[in-house]
Amino acid sequence: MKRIKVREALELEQAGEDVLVKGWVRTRRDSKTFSFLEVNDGSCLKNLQIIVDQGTPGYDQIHHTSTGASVWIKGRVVESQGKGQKWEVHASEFGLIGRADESFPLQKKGHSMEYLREIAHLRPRSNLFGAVFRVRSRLAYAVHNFFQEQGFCYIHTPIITASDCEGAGELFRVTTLDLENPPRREDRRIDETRDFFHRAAYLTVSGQLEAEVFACSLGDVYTFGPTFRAENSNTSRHAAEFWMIEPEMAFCDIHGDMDLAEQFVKFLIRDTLTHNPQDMDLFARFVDKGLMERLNFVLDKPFQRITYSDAIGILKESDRSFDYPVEFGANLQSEHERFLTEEYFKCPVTVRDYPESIKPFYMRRNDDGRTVAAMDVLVPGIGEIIGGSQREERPDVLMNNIRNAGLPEEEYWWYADLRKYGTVPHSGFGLGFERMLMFVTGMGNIRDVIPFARTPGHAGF
RNA sequence: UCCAGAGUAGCUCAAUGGUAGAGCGGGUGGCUGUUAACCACUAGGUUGUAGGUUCGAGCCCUACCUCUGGAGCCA
Repeated sequence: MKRIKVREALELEQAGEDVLVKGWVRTRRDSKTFSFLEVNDGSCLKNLQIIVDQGTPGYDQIHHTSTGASVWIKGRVVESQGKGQKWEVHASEFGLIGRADESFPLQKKGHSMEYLREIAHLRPRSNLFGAVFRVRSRLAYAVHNFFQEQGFCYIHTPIITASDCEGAGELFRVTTLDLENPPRREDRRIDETRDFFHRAAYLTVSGQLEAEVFACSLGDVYTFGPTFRAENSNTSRHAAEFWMIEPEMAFCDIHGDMDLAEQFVKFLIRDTLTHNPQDMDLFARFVDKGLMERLNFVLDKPFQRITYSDAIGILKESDRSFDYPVEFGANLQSEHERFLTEEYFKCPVTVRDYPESIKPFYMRRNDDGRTVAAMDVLVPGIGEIIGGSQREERPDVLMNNIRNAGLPEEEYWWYADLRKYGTVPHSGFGLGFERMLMFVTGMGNIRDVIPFARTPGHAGF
């Protein structure tokens, strides 16, 4: 007999099929002469109800079959006599595979997110986390679909890098040196030339510079992989290890970049709603009551596009008082971004043309001489979800920027070569995968959309 | 890292400075085509840690630890 997944069983067109089901027991309810089992195998949110009659082969094990136990059932799919489900399985044979004793920590009633984090190895067996990680999987698939269907090439940029990119953010050091007794030079400093790579190496913070290399050869490319930040950030939106999506397009300016970002966000939302309706319904009912309204709003409305100068003007003219000053040249703070997207426009907002002084060296300088072609997409509830720019393609301007930023010119020789030989206007952006997942599911903490989250002090699972 | 709040039974939470409780979960028994089942009984505690104030501290004070929310950094 062929095994059938719970999802397939529930989607059967008609009753009468003999099936083999395997999964974990969510709950057992006993009657005098039979028992109800709710079995879930992770294939979907819903459970399959199983009826095991007294006298069915294996029934003697039913009293040891508690919440959390693994089981198999052979039986026939029949129409349910009770309310709440269309089909159920009437068992002809029952088997207990692995017991779960009374210490099994997942109860049928609600647990706090904090408690569930402490049992990260068991929380995917809960309704909520099962849904989160099914949606995470689908969203990752949708990322590839979106780019592949538009002819983008997937580039695997290195996870270990030697340069610290733009000097932004703390990096994790990668080394095979003996930390107890590292080799030292004459001046007592650690001799990095005797490390594995014969130089200092780190975990990547971004694949952008490498992606630019391939954009300037394959045209349209994207990266999708893990990135690392050793920042001591203790917030619901930061993790030390997270996944980032970075498209990079040759012959594309800041406007094409903004178009792609908007299309991309809408595609991901639409795809998730289409393919995971049950899971999304769970989020809408139990996680975030306003979720569907907000997602549909993002789908329906064009993103508001404004310049940084416009944003400063709007913030200054508003009668709201902010904790941080609003002035040209200052970064937009969380409170400013939230005001723009949640209160003023009430939709996603793309802000562009930021002051040169607050953006990194690789962004293209605008003709006004004081702003760069940078753009951030701000969404309600999360804030900045996408950051991107048109890259500086003029060799003289780029080298000037590198020098002004105090960066080691020689480290960027290959990056500069892209401008030396057949330079082209090109643009790209970065999207934090987990931030997008939070926006799509309504989950409020990044720790709860990562299977095993890495944050300061936490790498236990 | 900074600011604020919180740590009490396995879980979620109560408890004027005066005998630590409930619901859920667990165990036992009962009932029922049940569905976060129901009914009865039952076990379960060094109140985060270490000091201090007090006749007396879960409650007040100090330090530390942990978690949460917000901020900074950012994606």
